[in-house]
Amino acid sequence: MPTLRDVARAAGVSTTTASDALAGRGRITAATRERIAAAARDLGYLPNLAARNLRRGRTGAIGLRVPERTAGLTYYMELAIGAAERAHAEDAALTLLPTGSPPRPGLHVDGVVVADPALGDPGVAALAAAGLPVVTCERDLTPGAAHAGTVESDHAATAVRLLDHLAARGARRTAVLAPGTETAYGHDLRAAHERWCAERSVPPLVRDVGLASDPVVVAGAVAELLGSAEPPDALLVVPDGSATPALEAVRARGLHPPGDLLFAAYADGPVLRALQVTAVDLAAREMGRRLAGLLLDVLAGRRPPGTREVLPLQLVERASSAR
Amino acid sequence: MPTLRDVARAAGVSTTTASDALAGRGRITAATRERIAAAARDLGYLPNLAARNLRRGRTGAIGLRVPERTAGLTYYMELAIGAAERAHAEDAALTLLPTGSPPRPGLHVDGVVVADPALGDPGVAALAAAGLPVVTCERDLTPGAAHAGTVESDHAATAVRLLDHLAARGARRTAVLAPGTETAYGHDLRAAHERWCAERSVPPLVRDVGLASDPVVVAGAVAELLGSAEPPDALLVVPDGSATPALEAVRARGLHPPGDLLFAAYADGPVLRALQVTAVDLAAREMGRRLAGLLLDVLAGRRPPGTREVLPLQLVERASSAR
DNA sequence: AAGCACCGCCGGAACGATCCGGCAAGGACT
DNA sequence: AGTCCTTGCCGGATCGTTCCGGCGGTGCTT
Repeated sequence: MPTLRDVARAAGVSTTTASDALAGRGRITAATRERIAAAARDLGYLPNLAARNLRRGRTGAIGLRVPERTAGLTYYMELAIGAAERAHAEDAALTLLPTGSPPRPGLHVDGVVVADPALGDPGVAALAAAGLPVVTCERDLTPGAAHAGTVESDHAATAVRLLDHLAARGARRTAVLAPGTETAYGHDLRAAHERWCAERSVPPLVRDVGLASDPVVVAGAVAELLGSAEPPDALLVVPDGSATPALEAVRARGLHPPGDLLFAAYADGPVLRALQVTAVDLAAREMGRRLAGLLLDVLAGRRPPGTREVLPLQLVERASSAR
Repeated sequence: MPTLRDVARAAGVSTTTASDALAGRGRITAATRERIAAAARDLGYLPNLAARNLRRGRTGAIGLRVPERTAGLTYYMELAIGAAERAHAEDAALTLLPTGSPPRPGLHVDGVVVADPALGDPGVAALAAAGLPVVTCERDLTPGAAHAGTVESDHAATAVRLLDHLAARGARRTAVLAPGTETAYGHDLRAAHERWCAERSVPPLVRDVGLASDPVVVAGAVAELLGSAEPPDALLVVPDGSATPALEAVRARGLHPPGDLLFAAYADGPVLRALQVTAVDLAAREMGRRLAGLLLDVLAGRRPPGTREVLPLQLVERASSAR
């Protein structure tokens, strides 16, 4: 493995100059810079990250913390892959943090990406208290929580677009199965829905089924809604993985979307694609890329702490809400 | 942050002795060893991994490569979490490798865990050619591939148990929707199924639907099977994510498991739990833990290269095959 | 012509752990 | 008493990078 000294020797300069040239620092003539770059290329030089990190006093890794209960969701896997991609582009490693339980004190990371922080999660507070820059996927609703950055999905606008879509297809009474408000995801969705209803003077029809949806609870909520005196003519099922049990429950009553009932879900995925259910593309990979990018930028001082970013989402219209 | 020198000073020994004591090396009296351990504890000493890795000539990270097409599967996320857990226990980081495309030459990892290597995957060969120890999840079927280790799920025995289970519930003619044979997963399952059928002098009824199952293909295969002259009385749908479209297709023909047809899937998950479908617990987290453990052991010379390990699987019987 | 600023480059000391080789003290043995 | 081995510990070089502080040289000002 060639080292920086080898590159410097090959280019006829000192290690300092080679280091500066490759990093774009210092004052160096274009010619010298080019000679060094060529030497590095020829030798196949790759910086030793351990040495760099030691010198810089960094670990060279960023952590990713996903909520334990829902860790298995495809969304987080895609998010993780995106974050890893972005981190690699800057020679940083992405470390999956053992979620659950407060993180051990000597965490070897320079900063942490926290996916969907729950309201008052002590683990997140511990990370921040340890002086680690924290970037969250969706806002941290915990009072007083001020993190290094946040990337939020545009749930409010998307929820409105989805409700509009259903209304345009003839829905007069849309029921929403939503996660709780302990997470910004659920909070924003509900708020948007309530505002939408208020603007139209329609009473909001919502059922709380939790973020990590229990299929039995979902099925129960659907059955209760459809069996009520004024049953809804459209169903929006938000929590990931709850579309299947909801659809089951709908069919169990002999109803078939989209004819008998408009049906839509939220977090898109292979299952919804297969079931031909209208949903929202949450752009998980892009979210991961942006999260890692934001954290890395804050760490490098390229962006100020406290930066917020909004990720637009895309509505995917399918047969379940086509009329 | 206290360093090793601080610990040594506090214990009244040299850094060498402190290092040796904490690592369990060298010749040191129990009393001294204890004094050093106490000092480290009191100061809250944590080794600087960058320094250690630099000195040892390691990167301190192991890579995880998941198949691009199926990267989103819950199975791999759980596997990744398990591997991360295990890696962290030894102060190693788990790095998600940008999958797809041949890995770039200067990969900063000491070894790689490859999940479900496809037959003849050039990326895997490239990793091995780069001199990186490779541990695979399921065998690499590529001819001549000899890796540092393998953890394989006991698909053969589990398939037999599943077929026996269906037969015991009255199935006389079980159809299997299986992934292709480019992966050990599909290969072993099919082989076990064929052997099982041969032993009972029953013609094997198999349809290839691919590993990353296209729902349309799955639905088509089910429709074709059920519409044939001799339709099956039990259905075993193997690829992850294909149970939903298969069940759709079954219901579309007016059939309802388990009464009209026994139904079972393979890779268990929230969806199958919700649908009450019999399946197999693939123990993804444990698989991840074992993979990382094996790689770390081989790297540390605790286990010889070429070690194989078998992970037992558990059948989860549910309503879809209860009679 | 002296003074000054700036340019282009370099020396060398860190960063913190590891580990090779060595060295004194004490015991065993001839 | 001399030789030799073992035990328990330590000195200091080393890994490869970064970055602070310097240093001669050139051109501009006064």
